[in-house]
Amino acid sequence: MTEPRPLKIYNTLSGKKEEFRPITPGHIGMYVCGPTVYSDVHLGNCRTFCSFDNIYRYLLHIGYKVRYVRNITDVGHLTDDGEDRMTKGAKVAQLEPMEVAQRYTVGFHDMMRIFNTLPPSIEPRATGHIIEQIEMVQQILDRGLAYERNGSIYFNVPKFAGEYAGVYGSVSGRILEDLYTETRELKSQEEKNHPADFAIWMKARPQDLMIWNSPWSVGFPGWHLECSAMSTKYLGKTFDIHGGGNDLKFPHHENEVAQNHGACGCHPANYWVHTNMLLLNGKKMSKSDGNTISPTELFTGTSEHTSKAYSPMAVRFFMLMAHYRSTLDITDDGLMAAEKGFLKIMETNRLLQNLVVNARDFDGSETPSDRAISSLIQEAYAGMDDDFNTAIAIASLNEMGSFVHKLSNQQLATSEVSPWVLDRMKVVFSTFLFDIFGLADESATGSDTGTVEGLMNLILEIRAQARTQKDWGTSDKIRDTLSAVGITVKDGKEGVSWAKA
RNA sequence: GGUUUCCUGGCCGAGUGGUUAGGCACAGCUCUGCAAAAGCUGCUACAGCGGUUCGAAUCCGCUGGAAACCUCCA
Repeated sequence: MTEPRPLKIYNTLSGKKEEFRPITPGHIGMYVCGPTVYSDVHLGNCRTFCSFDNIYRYLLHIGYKVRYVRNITDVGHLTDDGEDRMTKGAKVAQLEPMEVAQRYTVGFHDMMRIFNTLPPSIEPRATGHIIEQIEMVQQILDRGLAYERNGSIYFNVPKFAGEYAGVYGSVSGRILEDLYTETRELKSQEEKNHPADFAIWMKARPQDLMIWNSPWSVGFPGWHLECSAMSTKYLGKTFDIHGGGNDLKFPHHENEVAQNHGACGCHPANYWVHTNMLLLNGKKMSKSDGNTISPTELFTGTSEHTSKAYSPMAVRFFMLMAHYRSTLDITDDGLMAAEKGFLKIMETNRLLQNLVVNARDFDGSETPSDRAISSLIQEAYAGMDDDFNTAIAIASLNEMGSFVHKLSNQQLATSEVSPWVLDRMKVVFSTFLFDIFGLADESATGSDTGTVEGLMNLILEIRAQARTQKDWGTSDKIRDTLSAVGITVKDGKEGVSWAKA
């Protein structure tokens, strides 16, 4: 990388888009809050991780060396009733908590692979970093920002807010004074001095299964602490980007910032990036109230919310059509439109990669089409540079697609596009589709591709013969039968091609 | 109750002061044996009311509607 690209990122801390400046030129440290592995990963998680996958891929593409850390939460994340999620899952399935963690970690990885996301550079587990968490609790205690109550350690939020003016609330916009009146129905919070205080170490209760020794009690770390400890361990006290879902802003991220400050006196991340929620029926997807659809249901078409099955890449394309900071409502119509758009843009890419122009046709001057295509390429990059706007980039590719089809149909003379512009467009198109958007050509998957290819060639050859003999009955029967099994026959000037519908 | 966000054409969804986003659907045309595919053309909207401005979907205010967070959730 020679020149750093002018990249703008929306920073939750400032509430606006900022010019991105890495701490170390050419390098980026990025931490994203991963899943709690107590049940099957849900679609909302998938959107968040697909969004950060696109951010990760784009940063890599423009030349950064990125260390991408995404944790696995396997302890300390309590339910409403104060029960550890892992323990609860273990009781339900009659398993060891770590069996539960393993089962759903594997499931999560499988799903991430299905969505074609790149694995993070490091994927630390909370249970693998108990020592680091205990050390951080000690650091916070040493700085006088936490207190012990019956073997549990609580972070002293009012004291912290007093010592570091303007820090508490910088992520969520929450005002400490309001938390007195806002917090309703305190549950087992009688040990706390202030309702905003939170546990960084919890003494085990008889029902707790995942417990460790510590200087204060046998217990387990507070949920927020793992991210503070692990981000510090792998990315340093202050790193570039911290991400997660919108709903983690408060209390999780707010408390994370407080803990890091409490431990080291510095801010953990320069840029906080939050993705927005996936909606179903206009409301946030939520397992607890049944307003949800699982990735698997989406892929198999077994949900009452959709009329048919949608492929993983069609779903990913659907997500790409919206900006990561906007809510995205899952609807059957929206998915259908995305699926068609996805199939079309993949087909456009196939046509583009096969286009050939003869260099001898050119005198080296720039044609109007050259200029238009070059400016569309610029727009695609400008979109990504402006807070990773994939919707803008897709719009630009679609407009390039119009040139591709015209060239392919010979509705635009090949002499109208210079070879070097065509080559550039080929590279840009496939780079965006595969390297940046993380899409994959699903029609090309499968080990029987060669067989299908051979069969199709035979069938279409027979049809071509029938057509030259004006045997429309045979010709149409082939076309209609193929159509019935989901294969579209495309008659073009150059010959016949086909695609799975 | 507190805090915050959003309301864009038939549908999805970009866009934050002046220029056609894009996709899907639909209509017409071209191509075709007929279709499909593809191309071209058309459909040009910004919840309502008021204000600021030469000019607002974009800024401000009010009204209406929806959602999120405050409590586990990406």
